Amino acid sequence: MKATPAEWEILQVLWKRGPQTVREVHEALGAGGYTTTLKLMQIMLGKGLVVRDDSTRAHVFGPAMAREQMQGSFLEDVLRRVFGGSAAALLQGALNGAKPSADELAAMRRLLDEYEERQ
Amino acid sequence: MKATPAEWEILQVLWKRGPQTVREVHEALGAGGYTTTLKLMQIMLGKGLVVRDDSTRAHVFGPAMAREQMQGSFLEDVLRRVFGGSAAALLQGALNGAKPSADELAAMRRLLDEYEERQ
DNA sequence: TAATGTCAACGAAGTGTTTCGTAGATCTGC
DNA sequence: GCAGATCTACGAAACACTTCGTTGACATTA
Repeated sequence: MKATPAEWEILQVLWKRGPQTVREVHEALGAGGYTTTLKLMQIMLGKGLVVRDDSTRAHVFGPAMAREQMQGSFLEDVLRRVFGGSAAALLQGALNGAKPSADELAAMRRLLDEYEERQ
Repeated sequence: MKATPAEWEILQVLWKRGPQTVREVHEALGAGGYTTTLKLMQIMLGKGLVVRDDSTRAHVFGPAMAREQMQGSFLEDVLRRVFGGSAAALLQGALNGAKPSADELAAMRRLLDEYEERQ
């Protein structure tokens, strides 16, 4: 299932901080009204993007899928649609858009090394 | 200005093949009706995503911005929303999603080198 | 000139996304 | 128990996106 932009921001919070109530997520986002966040999370529950524990009054929501899995299928779409399938073009864009630090750059080189070994 | 998914596919065609008529773009896409493509391109003209030469009967459309520039600002959004600002997480997803060849991998290393030099 | 084909323009319908107001249930402190 | 606070649920409104039917202008050909 595909997440919308606002839904991605909620998933960010859940991945980073673990299962949360609507209020906690809402405060982490720091924007919009409470019921807006609630409505989004209800829709996400219907889509299967999150799971819910409703055994307490304040229901607790958690991500339904692993971060890597969702980001991976998101990038499949983006690669084709926006970058014509070129991972190099995407990397170029990421460098322009993210301006990574030297540390991050080193981590990225390591990823390339690891990927090469796996081939 | 931000492009929608269908608009990105049109921009792909224009970047790859240069300025085109609506019919040429429509046939390159190979999907949907002609008027759908036309309408999209009219909207894109309004948004400033494409430029138009209407001196001939079949108007000729070209991209308004460089590919790198548009993809870069797209990734600014995606990095924050979907990847929490981590370019390394994005690269990891891209490697999994695109499975680049050895040649592409070498090109990606070159991009990292060039970026580092510019810093 | 008349028939046929191609084109841009426009509007509208259908769907998806985001936001928020309101209602009703449940809890807490007095 | 009652008042106030907090919660879920629901529906509606506003906007964006995609698709396509129709119209009128223009060109081609017979």
